[in-house]
Amino acid sequence: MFRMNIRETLSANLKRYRRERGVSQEELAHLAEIDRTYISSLERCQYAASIEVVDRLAKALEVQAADLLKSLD
Amino acid sequence: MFRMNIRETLSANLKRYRRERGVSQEELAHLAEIDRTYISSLERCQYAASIEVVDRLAKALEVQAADLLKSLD
DNA sequence: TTGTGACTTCCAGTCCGTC
DNA sequence: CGACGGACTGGAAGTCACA
Repeated sequence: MFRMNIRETLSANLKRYRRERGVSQEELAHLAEIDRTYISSLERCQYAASIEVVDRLAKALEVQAADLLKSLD
Repeated sequence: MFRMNIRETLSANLKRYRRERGVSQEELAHLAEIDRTYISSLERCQYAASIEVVDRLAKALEVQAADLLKSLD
């Protein structure tokens, strides 16, 4: 009945991997060289990130870019 | 030695799935409701697409968004 | 059938904050 | 530590004509 959209999927994966790694938004921001407030925005589904941002986040979290878009059915 | 960047990965997956399905850029454009020339641009790695564009292309090709970002090592 | 250049619009993404 | 605001810039998003 309810299906997550792609922003929500990214948000959920991002939060999950970030917490698994035990890093704060700010630390992740530094690792991925992305603005701190922007990561906060992504976790709140405010923007549709580009694949380059997804890729940098993936590298910082040591996963594949594809992993951040995997749907959680 | 040589590693594909994320734009090239998307481009390769896009071409591969599109040809597997036997659809032209124009047909895919119609299915995904994206301009044909924009799809052409993505296959030539001109832009870093947003995850929403990736998601629409994935649905049109009947795959997961994550599949379009899977690296081909 | 696809590539390309030129163009415009609008949002992704940055940087400064406060709470 | 994270949510949230405003102001700003560059690049993605989208369209067209033509090769």
